[in-house]
Amino acid sequence: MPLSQELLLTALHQHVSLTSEEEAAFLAICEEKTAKKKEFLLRTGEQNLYLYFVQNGCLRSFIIDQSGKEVNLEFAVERYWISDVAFHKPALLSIQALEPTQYVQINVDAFETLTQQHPVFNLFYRKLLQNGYFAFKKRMLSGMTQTAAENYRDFLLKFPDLSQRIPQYHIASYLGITPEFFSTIKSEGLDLYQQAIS
Amino acid sequence: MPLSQELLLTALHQHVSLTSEEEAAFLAICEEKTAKKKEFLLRTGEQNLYLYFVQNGCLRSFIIDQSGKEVNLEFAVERYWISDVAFHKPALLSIQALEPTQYVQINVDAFETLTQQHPVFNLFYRKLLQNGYFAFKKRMLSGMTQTAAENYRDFLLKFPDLSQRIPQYHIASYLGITPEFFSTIKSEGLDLYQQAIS
DNA sequence: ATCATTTCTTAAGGTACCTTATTCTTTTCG
DNA sequence: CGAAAAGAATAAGGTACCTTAAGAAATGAT
Repeated sequence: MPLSQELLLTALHQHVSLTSEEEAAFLAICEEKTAKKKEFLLRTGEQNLYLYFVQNGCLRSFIIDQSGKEVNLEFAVERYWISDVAFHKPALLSIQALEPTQYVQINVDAFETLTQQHPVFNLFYRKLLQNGYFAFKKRMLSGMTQTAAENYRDFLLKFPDLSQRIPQYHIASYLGITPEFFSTIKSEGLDLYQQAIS
Repeated sequence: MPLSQELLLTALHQHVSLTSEEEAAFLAICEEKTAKKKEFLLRTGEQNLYLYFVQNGCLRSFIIDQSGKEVNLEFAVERYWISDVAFHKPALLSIQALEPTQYVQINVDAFETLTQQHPVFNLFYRKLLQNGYFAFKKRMLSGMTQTAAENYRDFLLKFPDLSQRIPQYHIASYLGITPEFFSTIKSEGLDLYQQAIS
């Protein structure tokens, strides 16, 4: 079995236990793909038909606000799942590669069929949704009650090396601040990260 | 059939089509309850075992941040579902009645059994989760890109009469601002709501 | 290597929102 | 009804973050 599939199965087993038959059925609907840097996997308004799993590289999901600015909602690095929320509808989000990225795409209709044959995947998907939802609620709370420097510290803990891999204005956008202000809190608050990792 | 069950079935049919047998099986696991004003349905840290549906009245979910302040995440009025995200775990959120409230509680284990007998409820639950997740992503974006007055306008559109029913500091908390600042934007920006409803 | 482009930094002035405090108004409940 | 408690308004001074602008540094294409 290729290494990339090992990574995917490990991610599955974090949520549910599977028989080898179920594993095989799941792998059968997975399509391995690669994206170049800046390539789009999905654009706002397109039909959204896939769930994505990152094997290496980095994807982002973002949206364009009413003033025309891009706002990053999520980053997905190795072992992360990412997708728009609803399927078979015009997508709310765009999904784009920030690095050359290997990923797996799973067609939702194929997945739906899979759940009918192997109901355990209902549980899997539910857990995936719940985890994402949970993380979002916590981030929303953090955004409401913490300062940008504290949110950046949280970001560094969640994505330890990502700040070295992608342009900083993408991180600023994720944090909900301007690149300029992000630059100043970085120069002022290097000690915050030291606290965070100690 | 009592009126309160009609409301619940209508809410179900928004997401999935059901046979009368499935309807009956669903109603069989619903428990109708009432809560007095200020009564807690769930407190942070308790085992979370229920999904709630509001028939009338108003519930809120909130969390206490590191400085000890309550932060409102969601309101649930008539026809709204509300719950903590994960089950069988210590709850992240507290859920409390802001008015005398009639609601239905659904035990997640009973629901799990129901899904095994009637797989259509997997779809129902998934849609419920997706809708909540979707709404949250949009609210998070709004919180990042809009001013508090604009967020308040959105609130008024989503909950037209709620601002007359609950203390304003709860709305301020939901919007992520202080009651004092909420008071000033209200006195300054009455025109915003006029725009919104016109 | 070199030039063009993208990204990052710094700084000044401005705005949205916060904190604290006081007074006024409304609700609750004996 | 009247007293106590809860909620709302207003104002002054402060902070976090934004906007604009310009220059410096890093990256990428030829």
